[in-house]
Amino acid sequence: MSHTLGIRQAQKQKTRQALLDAALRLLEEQSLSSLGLREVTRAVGVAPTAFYRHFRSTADLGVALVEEALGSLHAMIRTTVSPSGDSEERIDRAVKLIARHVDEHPAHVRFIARERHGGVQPVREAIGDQLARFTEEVRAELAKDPVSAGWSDEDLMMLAHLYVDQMLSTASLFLETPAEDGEERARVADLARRQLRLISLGRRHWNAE
Amino acid sequence: MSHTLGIRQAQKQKTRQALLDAALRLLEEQSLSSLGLREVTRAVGVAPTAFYRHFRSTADLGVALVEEALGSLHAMIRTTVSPSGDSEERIDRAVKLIARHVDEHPAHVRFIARERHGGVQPVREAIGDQLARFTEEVRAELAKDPVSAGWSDEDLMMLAHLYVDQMLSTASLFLETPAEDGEERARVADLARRQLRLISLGRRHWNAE
DNA sequence: AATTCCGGAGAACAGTTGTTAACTGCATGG
DNA sequence: CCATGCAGTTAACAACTGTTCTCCGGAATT
Repeated sequence: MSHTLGIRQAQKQKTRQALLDAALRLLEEQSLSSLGLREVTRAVGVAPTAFYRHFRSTADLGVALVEEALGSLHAMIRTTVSPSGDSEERIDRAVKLIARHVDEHPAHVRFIARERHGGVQPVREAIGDQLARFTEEVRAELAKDPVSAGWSDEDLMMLAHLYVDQMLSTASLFLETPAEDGEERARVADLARRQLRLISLGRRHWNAE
Repeated sequence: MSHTLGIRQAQKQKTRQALLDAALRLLEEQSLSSLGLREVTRAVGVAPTAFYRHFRSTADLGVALVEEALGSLHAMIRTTVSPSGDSEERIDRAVKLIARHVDEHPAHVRFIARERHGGVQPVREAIGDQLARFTEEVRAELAKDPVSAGWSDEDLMMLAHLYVDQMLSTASLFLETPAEDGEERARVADLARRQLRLISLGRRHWNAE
């Protein structure tokens, strides 16, 4: 069904992507609420008015960036939490996956961390929606896991929330640690593993007393 | 030693505080990196140039706001984590304390959550420093607690980090929930208590196997 | 081949920004 | 009581902002 879209729409999507890329780049050293439309178009090398052909405002562009940054992450999340293998190696796999993702998409991760509580309401809401979807997906995976089988929905959501928070916190820590400083990175990974281990421990004893 | 400071310095501190208050107010609907100096002085009713008598830039003002928002919080943190009373009532006390603090200083909490990963480096660093101090203080308290007595320093820091993250996450959730919606607030409090309970459970079994 | 559509350019708008300089009036210290 | 210090003012600057309207050229449609 992918009808090789005409050279017209192709060009449009190309400049649209250029705008998104330039914005993401500029957002590494400022927040969305201070990002100017002219600033973005200037970086792309296009007239200011061209911006309006793609986005109503910078807030609108921000929402599009949320999709780009989080939209494709669902599959990865699910495979991370899915119960396969020993607990210890699952933890190790999860931490490595987070580190890899941060290294491959640092600007995206920074954008989400920054705008999650940022000054632009529609963007905050878009991020909140996506994170809620993540949490729900983690909850669904946890329900399958024998360790947390038969838990109440409140308990499952509590645990899912804890895992998502942990993931974001760890990603943010990796982001703040330059990739060259292998020693510090190792310390962050170690911290994350210990925390996941403690949560996993609390999980196993949750209904045992 | 508090030599009732002259009517001159008193006036200065008064407008300085007015600038801080106005800025905090404006920052409820935007982030620091988009806060203009003229915007602040206009809100106070003072000439733009007067700003320079107090701060070098808005980033400088932001750092001052960090002190105001977090500087006085250390004592509270310590008493919250300190081991006194049953585990369950300690958890309840901590959650109530967070809720109360958010209700009394919502703008401060919002500011910290927003600028922790915000676009202004000096402010990010100031917040990071304060949070590191908090984490260290929590670690020191945990070392006294019989439940985590004899733990390694890495383990203690791991747990302290977990508690501080938890505290911030809960505060942010309270902030997003309007104070009138008692039902939703109760759900947030319930979630926070369950999470603390699970962490506490993992804590008790940490070195038991 | 003729016509419509539309992404982008260009120019102009009123309003905003940070920063500079030189000033005024009043509390302060000698 | 007089001279100094200094918080705050006024005026002006070049640079920047979002938004509107008009136009152009080439792809898409008929």
